[in-house]
Amino acid sequence: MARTLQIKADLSELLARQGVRVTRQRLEVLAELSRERDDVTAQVLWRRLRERDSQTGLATVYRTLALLADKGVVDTLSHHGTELCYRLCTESHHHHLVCSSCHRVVEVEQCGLGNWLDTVTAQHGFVATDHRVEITGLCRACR
Amino acid sequence: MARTLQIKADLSELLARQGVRVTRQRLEVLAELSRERDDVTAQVLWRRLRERDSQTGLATVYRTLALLADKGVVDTLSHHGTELCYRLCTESHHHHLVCSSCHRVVEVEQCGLGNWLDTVTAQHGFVATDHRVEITGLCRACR
DNA sequence: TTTAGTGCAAAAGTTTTGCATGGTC
DNA sequence: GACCATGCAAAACTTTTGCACTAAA
Repeated sequence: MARTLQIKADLSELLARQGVRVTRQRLEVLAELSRERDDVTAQVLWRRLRERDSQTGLATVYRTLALLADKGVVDTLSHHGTELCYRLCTESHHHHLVCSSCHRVVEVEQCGLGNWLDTVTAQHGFVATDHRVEITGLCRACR
Repeated sequence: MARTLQIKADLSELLARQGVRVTRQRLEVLAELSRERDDVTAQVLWRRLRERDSQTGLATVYRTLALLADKGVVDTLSHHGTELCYRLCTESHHHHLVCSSCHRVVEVEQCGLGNWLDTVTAQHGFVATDHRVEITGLCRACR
């Protein structure tokens, strides 16, 4: 209870920090994302909200996720085929380990690219602005 | 001319090697992919084919790309938002350097993950089956 | 009070599917 | 000849948009 209020305050602050308005709908989307262990599509997230009797519309879910992705508050992944998946992430640089069987997603804080990244981009005349590593495999439970 | 025939023979062989039937439509999709410097969506590829007066249907393009992706003959990328992009790739392990301005895609043959990959997956109890690195930046021409 | 955000329903766009027909092996 | 592949059109989905209304700052 006290904890729920605490989380809500955190999420409000998170939104405020991005310079956008704090609305019930955005808080609901964030709260739902923070409950998800793994990644979800906009459609799935919306269904979860409905199950909780939220009145938030699907269009708002799309708009909110796009906004949050733009601000860097959520990450987008797209491992399984065509639809985009969203996930609330830690703010620091990190990468993902994805289980191909259960879709469990683990964040990895370290980044092993370092020198290689510099070498390779320089070789091709690129200036890297971002990079992502997605490692697919089987988690302990699924092997 | 002789070169065109040569390419066609190569592509036929490529299909045969996958154990699937060699059809006009599949050859056209492969030929179009081999002409693309960068990546394309199913929709774009189909439009290109139409411009060449191909009769190949959109559904066939989707079915063919899915088949080729499944066989590992093409790679799928999904950098810009929602739709999947396809690209004919070299068969060896490689990664991509993508220009965020012009969408130019450069394949990088070396892979700098090596030890880090092993360490990180072991740490989390995963067995890695695959991984992809996508480096985004600006190419020489776009800076 | 001003302006950004939302809901709804419609539109746009993408991908998949069923089924009769045609082509490869 | 057997069976896989295709075309077409319909269906199923996903995502975006216009606009009147609501709520945050």
